[in-house]
Amino acid sequence: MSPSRVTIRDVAALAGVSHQTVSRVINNSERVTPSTRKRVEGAIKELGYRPNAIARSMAKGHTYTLGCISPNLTNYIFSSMIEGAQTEARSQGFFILTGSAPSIDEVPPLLDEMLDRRVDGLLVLNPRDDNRYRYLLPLIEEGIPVVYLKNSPKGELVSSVCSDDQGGGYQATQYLLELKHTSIATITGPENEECTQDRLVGYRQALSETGIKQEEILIARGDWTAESGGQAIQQFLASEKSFSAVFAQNDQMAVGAIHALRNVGLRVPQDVSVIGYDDIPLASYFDPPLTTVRQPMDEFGRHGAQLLIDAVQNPKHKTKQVCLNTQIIKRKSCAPLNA
Amino acid sequence: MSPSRVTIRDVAALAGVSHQTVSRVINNSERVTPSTRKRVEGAIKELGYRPNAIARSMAKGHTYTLGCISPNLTNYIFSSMIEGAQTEARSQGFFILTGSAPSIDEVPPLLDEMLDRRVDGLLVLNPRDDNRYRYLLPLIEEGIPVVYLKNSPKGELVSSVCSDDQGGGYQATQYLLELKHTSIATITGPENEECTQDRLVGYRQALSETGIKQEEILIARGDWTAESGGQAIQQFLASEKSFSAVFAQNDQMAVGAIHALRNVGLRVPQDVSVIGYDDIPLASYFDPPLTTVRQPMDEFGRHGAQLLIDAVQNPKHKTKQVCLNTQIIKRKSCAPLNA
DNA sequence: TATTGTTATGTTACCGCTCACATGAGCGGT
DNA sequence: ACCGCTCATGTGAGCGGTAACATAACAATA
Repeated sequence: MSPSRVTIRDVAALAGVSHQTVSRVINNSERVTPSTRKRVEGAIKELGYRPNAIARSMAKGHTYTLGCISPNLTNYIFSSMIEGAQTEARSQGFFILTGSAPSIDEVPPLLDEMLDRRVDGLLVLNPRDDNRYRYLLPLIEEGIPVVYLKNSPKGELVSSVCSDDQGGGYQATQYLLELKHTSIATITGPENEECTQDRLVGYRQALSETGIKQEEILIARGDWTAESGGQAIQQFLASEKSFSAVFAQNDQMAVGAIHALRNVGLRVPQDVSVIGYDDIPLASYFDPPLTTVRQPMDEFGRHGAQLLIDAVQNPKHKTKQVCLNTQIIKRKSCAPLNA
Repeated sequence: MSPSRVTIRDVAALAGVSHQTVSRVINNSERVTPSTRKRVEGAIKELGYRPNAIARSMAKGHTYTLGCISPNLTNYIFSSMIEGAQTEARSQGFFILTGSAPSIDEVPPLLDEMLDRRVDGLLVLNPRDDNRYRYLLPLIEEGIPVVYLKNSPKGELVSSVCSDDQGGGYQATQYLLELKHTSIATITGPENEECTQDRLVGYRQALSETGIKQEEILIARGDWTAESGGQAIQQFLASEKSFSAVFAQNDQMAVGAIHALRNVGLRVPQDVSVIGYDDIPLASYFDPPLTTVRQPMDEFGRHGAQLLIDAVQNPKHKTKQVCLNTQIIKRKSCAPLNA
């Protein structure tokens, strides 16, 4: 706490006013004469006074700090949400305390540490299942606002921002169908993630609308990594069922799938079309450039922070579920059947 | 501040002791009888008491919070440093307040906000030039510890963690030379970044040690983006000078370079070898899998946090410069000349 | 038994700010 | 000239901890 040991009272003494008047000046209260304001501002500058946010938090009872719990900080989908949230929060005078909890066991301690620090609200990225939700329930009851990012809870207890996963899954599959593919495999994320299920619903919906029989053997579960995408392909190949297109629920798995396909001599997109999900930064630099479904990650973060701040500042705020649209980005990894 | 309005004094009242005794219990002071400790702990549990870190900060004069200033949060090299720093910090009871400042003008306000919050120390990622350093100088004089990550300052005023960029540049170039390339182009980062210069020095050193004449025309400046890597290739191609290998100072530019090379019908690595830098997550999934120089990003973060915390806790701590080694990761984007 | 030391616990002030309320000056209406 | 109003400014308490010192109880020593 070295910087600026000078306090509001030092400023007051120099300006010849009470500490309260200084407080009014730094808080832009209108109840101050222009002349005294000038004087106080002069003293502030002269002493290099810097308001102490800790003391303010102490007195006001809230910290203008938001906690953000994320599985990790490095994955693009999370980091861009965090970046968006941070930007939005900061523009409104809030800061974000980030913490990563790779496994679900690490959530409670992280949560405790954040609560000890009296965060005003909590941003939870990708709540993976009801367990995570369970930890948060007591908080919600205590009245500390929580916003979910990228998944929405079953009930309406918390606000959330997510994208239309079902729509995205539908969009991807539909595109493949337009290209005349009829045998479409899909690689999902882990079972306990909501978006996995939703995208799968979209996939199924598109197939059944087109009257195509769904082959369960062409559905493989991955874990979002490129490796798991490759393994899924091997699984498909091992089954007797042939396929001409693959919808991977994220870009990493799509890339892994393409890699595995190549390894067995199949060309993408000539032999097999592959579509991903997310639109990660270098998506257009893979070979072939990846066709994918884009989610507006940073907007997730922005909206989420906004929602959370609203809730913090207005206790009787009602929870709200925001759903953002996805957009298909056509590049070169998908082609018409038998092109 | 909703969670737990119960204070140390409420606990004291219930346990029939003074608030100070409660304080002793939560701080694990040995000066407490086992029996009263039990009683106090019971009261804590019963009331659901949660220590207020804000009040503690207020009283103790430091916050156990570190500020982290980064150009952005999404780029892998930064996010992994942050993740590493966060993990290390948290294991020592510290939290990190992250802020992104894409342009240098955004540094001062961000810095101010962090100082208002009385961060105990500052982690600065990739300080880009002396301007950034200038903003920090007053703090350093005021005694608030600063650690640089990924670049080291000219003087010895602050601690820093960086990797051996000169060595990395040398390593990359040397590898290309071993493959019998003699005409090696290089794509650098922006001029005002220290690592750019250092890697270039390593490049030049390797060339001159082998007695190869350096062609200035084969040095292009990029801005770390894939696009700029592609532009650099066009620039090389436009010059009359031929080349059989390219050393790009990061993976994005390497990928962009490969893309551009392909577009003019050149094969990688058969016609041109390309080596990158960083080893980003999907490096092995590009086509061809990218040969690159790995930097241990998360260790940067870990060491940096460690260094900073040491400095915070020990004011007479001497600044230290840590330099981590790079490692060449051989994949398929480089091949012997005329292979 | 008186004296000193040790140890557990209590008391009080203070960290730097904001809040609620008190005060007093200035001014118009009667 | 008196009252009452408004508005700028001041006063004191309190947010929830910690630090420094005070105190009381008991054991050890002379």
